[in-house]
Amino acid sequence: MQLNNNRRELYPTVMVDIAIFSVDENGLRVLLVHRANEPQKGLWALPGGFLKPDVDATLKAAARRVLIEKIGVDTPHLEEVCTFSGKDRDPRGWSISVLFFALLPRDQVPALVKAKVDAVEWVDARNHGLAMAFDHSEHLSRAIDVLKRKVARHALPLHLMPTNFTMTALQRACEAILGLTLDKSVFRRRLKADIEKQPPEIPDLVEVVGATETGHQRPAQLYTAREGFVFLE
Amino acid sequence: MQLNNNRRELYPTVMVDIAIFSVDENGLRVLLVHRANEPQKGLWALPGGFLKPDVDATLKAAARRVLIEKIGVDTPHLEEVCTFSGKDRDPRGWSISVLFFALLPRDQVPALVKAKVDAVEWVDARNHGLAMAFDHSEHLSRAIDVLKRKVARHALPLHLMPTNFTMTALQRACEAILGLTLDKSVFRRRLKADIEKQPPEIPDLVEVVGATETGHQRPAQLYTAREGFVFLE
DNA sequence: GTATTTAGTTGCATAATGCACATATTGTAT
DNA sequence: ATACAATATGTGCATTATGCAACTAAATAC
Repeated sequence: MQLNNNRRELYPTVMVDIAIFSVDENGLRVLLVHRANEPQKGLWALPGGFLKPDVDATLKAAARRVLIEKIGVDTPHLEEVCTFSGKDRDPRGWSISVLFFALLPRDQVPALVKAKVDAVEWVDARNHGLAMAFDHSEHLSRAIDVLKRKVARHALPLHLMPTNFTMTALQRACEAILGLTLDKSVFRRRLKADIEKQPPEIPDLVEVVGATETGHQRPAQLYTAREGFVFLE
Repeated sequence: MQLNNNRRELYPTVMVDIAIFSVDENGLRVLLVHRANEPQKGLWALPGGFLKPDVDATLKAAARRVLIEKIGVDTPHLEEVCTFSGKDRDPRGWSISVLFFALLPRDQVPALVKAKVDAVEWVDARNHGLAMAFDHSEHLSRAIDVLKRKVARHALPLHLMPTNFTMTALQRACEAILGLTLDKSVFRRRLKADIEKQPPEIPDLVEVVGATETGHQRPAQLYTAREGFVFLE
């Protein structure tokens, strides 16, 4: 036990936490899990788990494994936000949490919710009224910040869109992330300019045959993310 | 020994590395240390050290301690860049390195160099021809990237400036970080606009009495960073 | 048909940018 | 003293980007 204490003092526990974002008609959503066990039982937390160096190639791989194991989803995009560390942030002792954010396309959300309906919940990312465990409230703020900054820098959140989407839908997604409304014409002009300016090695968007059949108004042109695109910067 | 092996597999070593930047007449500089011991003996590395949970309050505190202990400098600004992790990046086994960058005012550089002259070296951050240890070459690139992005977003690198500096010197510092030349009038117009726009709670710059006495041409107005300013965003 | 709703484009006043040029203040050469 | 070199600092202006509003287009509802 003495050795155990030493170990605790010399090697902090290392965990990964993930803010999984999606956008729906209610705006920017994030997935929270209800903690069934101590510590912080009954509070809401970002999904997370401990690093397993024997199975994880990297911290990001650990985050991906945790998402698959605990939530049952393999997200297309996973990105590091920052770390949180110290001896008081988790009651179990000195710990490091490496925070990632993930983007989940809207059309993959419903299946996910059904799979683990009593343990996880999609909530408004900025205005859920839930009590959060550990320092996860700050985790969430920082994750939103990083996501916002990327979108503000013209990095389009294509990973949040279903395979086919309209310009308006893409604009709504950006607006949900930025927390403000954008001008229609400015949004499209900028997008057009960005596409034209980019050398061929930077993939972006491509037009699609069909038009929306939602039907109650003029149909919109559908777009799809070009194969192999990345959420730049 | 069996237990030791288990320990190694369950608890990665955690270290912090710091890219300390400064700007001089040769552009953006970074401090490298020459490794006197294995592993990677003889190669150049960013200064770094192991996390000591028993003495470090956080990872950032660990970085600050390492800087003071190994380099003998307490930098005014220290900021997390990202993590590097995996079992192959360090020959000693599964490890996590948390990278920080630090900004050191130009007028504090000479003393620092004298103090540890045979172990450390200020080199061109982008174009030193040195062989680097571990994955520190990538560390350096990522640190420069983050610094660049902040400066591009109008975050002025005041922490790199001596207490009194001219507009031209500040512009040169930004140029060195961005790796391009800026237009004189645009730089000043933007700065002026930024200062005027900012509400009083965001500190920025303030004018100073004197003018440069370097003398061989028209003297320039001196500025100084306002008390308690922060490198925003 | 008309009204309504959303898609997509165009026009224009204002603001920001990039670049050239102009003026200011020092030291130095003649 | 005068001219000149060097750097600081500011102005003018053509071009471009932005914010806002108006316009046209294509569907459904009645």
